[in-house]
Amino acid sequence: MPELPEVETVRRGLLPALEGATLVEATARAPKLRFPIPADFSTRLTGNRIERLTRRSKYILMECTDGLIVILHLGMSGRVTIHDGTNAPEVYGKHDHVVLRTDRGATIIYNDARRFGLLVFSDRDTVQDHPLIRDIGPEPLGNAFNTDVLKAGLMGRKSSIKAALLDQKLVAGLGNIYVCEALWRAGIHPSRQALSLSTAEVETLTPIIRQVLTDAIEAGGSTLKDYVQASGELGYFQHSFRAYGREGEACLREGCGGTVERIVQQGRSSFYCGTCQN
DNA sequence: CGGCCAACCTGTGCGC
DNA sequence: TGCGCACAGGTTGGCC
Repeated sequence: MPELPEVETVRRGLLPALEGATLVEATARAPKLRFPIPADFSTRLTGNRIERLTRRSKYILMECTDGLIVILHLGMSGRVTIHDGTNAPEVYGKHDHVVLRTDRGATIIYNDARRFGLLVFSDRDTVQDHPLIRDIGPEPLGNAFNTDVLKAGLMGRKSSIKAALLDQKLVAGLGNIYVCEALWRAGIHPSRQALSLSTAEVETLTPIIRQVLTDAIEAGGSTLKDYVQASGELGYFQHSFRAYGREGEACLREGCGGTVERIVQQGRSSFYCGTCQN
């Protein structure tokens, strides 16, 4: 479910509760998500202080005082809720898999019905070489992502542009929704062969990818409440998509008049306008 | 190696 | 109300 903007919104929502806080409890209520939860999960984290909360692609990294780094991924259905001392649930939900409590009185719950998410340990000296992290491409909002890099990444690719942009080695953090949205904004058909994009099209697409993600992060940020006072679910926000999920509806591009269509590529839905995306 | 699909899981919504 | 099916925003192992 969550792509880069949702993960970033979760991270920002957790910041006031977790950064600089010491964990007074860490409980794994399920033996495994996508991978087994470390056997020493509780002992390694209890009493540990979270120095920094960062993000790499769709991964949230909790960097602890002793060098431990907790790598968290939300998979398709991972959800994070944050509660203050007054409203922490008395009964856990069926899929509440991980519970953290801080010395500031906050309770953080990770819930993941499908368990495609993951929580594993790494450490500050080797996290860059961690198998989950090391092959990820440039952050789309960072300087390392630009027209030249994207152009080079698409060069020689016989797959569709849709598949190419979903490849986390090419660029980090894009998922099904934001690839559809970026291609719609750029007026590029998702079935186009990646290698067929002209330099001009790549120059159009590159800033659009950044803008689509930036807009979504902004939309997410506006939903973040003051979680010192309130509590709730982080990272899921009402966001109006221009193409995604709009099969059969009118294209929203000014003056287009086309209709949004759905096709399946590599087993995943692509939404696009048959008229203005070529 | 590139590209594609099935598999990992559970929940939800829809047609009958 | 129940049943069966399609589908869901991610990732990867295995196969051609």
